[in-house]
Amino acid sequence: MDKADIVEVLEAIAELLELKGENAFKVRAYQNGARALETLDEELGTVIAEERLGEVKGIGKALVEKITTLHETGELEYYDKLKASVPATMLQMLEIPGLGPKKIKKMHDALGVESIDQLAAACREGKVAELDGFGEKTQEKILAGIANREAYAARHRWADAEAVAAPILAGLRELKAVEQAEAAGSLRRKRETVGDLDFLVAATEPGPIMEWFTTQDGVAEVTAKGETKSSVRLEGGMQADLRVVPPAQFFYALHHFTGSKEHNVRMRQRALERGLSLSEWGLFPEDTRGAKENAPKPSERQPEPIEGEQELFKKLDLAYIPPELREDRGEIEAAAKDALPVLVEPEDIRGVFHNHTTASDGRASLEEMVQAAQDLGFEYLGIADHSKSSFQANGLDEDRLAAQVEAIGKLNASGKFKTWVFTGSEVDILTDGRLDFSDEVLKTLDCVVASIHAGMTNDEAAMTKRLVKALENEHVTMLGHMTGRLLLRREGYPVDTAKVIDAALANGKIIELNANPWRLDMDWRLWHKGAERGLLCSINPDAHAPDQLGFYRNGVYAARKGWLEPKHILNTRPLAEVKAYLGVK
DNA sequence: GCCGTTTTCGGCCCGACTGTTTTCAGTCG
Repeated sequence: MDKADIVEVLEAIAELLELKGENAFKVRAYQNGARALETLDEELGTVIAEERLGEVKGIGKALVEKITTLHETGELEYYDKLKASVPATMLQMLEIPGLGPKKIKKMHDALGVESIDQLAAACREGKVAELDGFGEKTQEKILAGIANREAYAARHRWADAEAVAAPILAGLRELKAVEQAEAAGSLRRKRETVGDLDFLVAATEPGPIMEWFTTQDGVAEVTAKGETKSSVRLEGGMQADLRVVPPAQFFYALHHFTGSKEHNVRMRQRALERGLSLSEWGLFPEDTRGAKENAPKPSERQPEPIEGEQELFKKLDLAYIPPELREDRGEIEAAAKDALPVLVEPEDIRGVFHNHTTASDGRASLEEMVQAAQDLGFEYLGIADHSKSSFQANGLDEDRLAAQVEAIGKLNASGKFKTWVFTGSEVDILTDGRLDFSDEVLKTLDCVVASIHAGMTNDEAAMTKRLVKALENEHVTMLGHMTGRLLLRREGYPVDTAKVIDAALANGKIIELNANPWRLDMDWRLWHKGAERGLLCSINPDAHAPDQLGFYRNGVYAARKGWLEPKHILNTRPLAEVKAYLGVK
């Protein structure tokens, strides 16, 4: 069993233990173990063989044994027994807001509830309200939660969440009482999908701000309203939380509510190592926590004012960590050594590849696309319409492709646009790994993007083989959307990502970071390691219309999450260098 | 279950809100 699968098993064990009411610290030990394993840089087999797994922080004697067993046999009796002891349907109950392991266990033990359907029935019969620690409101909330499960549980693509958040943030900033306002949470960290929207405001008078937030247009339901925190469900199902803090605490709170949770845990530990206690209220000497009775409440303590998050990191002897990196994937260690990457910015992008026109399934002509690229200030634009096998997308055959190449040549020669246009194709990778055009045709193109669009149901070995074979073709420039995933709609086809990256490196090929907000593929989690090994990225909008050229920004954000610097990305290079790279005169 | 020069036991990150209580447990982030 490989590392990723073992990580999943450990996380599943943690969830099951939670439901069984096990010691919370034991649960966390499994979660920590899963994280430690996930971020392990080396080949797992090697570490096990050299008996060094126990040296990894967070992996002790018991986990070494379990991980080793899983790695060697793919099975674990402990896990199987645990799984058998908890009905799978009980795990789903965790998705209902307000329900955690304790309540679920209690309902299970007292009422025999083992599934969401049974839970709904028990609520309708009024049995849940009769339990100790439960009541009418809890019962109603559970029923409402079940009814809204789809909407509540739904996550949202980052770009969609951003579109909803932007006007709310603007509205908050317009309020007189508001001194500062920011969106925090996974939105600020630029995660590919976002659950809730988190807003943070600095103000001395929270009342009017709470009032505005809970009564603004688009609020479907107010789910909580306190002095400093409110939650609403917006039309469309998105949840939004607002927290108001005193101005002196704003940047401590901003850091706290930006997360991630894992990053915060590490930051607090680092504070403790320095005799400090970190929370959303500030950074305080730890001894104020000792004498509980006389200690002032955190909300009554005055933190040292800071001008920005930079100062908070500095107090913990860390360089400033951009929000995108705050995932506890090595950023704290790097910040301690002042070895953080200088992340790519949207302004670094000088041109974009992999764009469509009306020749295949785009909505704008070649000239319209070039005009839009010029308006964005791009030095170059790469066209890559579909190839003939993608007949559903009006893919080009050899003759139409030749005509497009000729048209692009004339357009470049005419000097009509400042933006240089590269010829190309998004050529289909066929089911046997061959490409949709012959080498004779491919060699006439400046930039060949090879992608899979059909036959996505093969197994991992077959899909990986296709991708590797395509990367071995000397005329291929880059691999398009590696897994074919559509976020929140369709899982990608199974791919051995390590093998594909190895093949790209071995053959000197680029892998695309498809910047379409539905794709963001290859995933940001794979870029850090890949780039360290020398993998070159191209941030491609896969635009099918002029305004979609702007998708490149989503790609830049994903690239930042993947620790990428301008030097790791082809299309941060000036035109002359890109021409040289592609062998274009 | 993990960890450790105040170490092999007894800690493990911190606080707000809700709904249930009448001082607090559970959940959430």
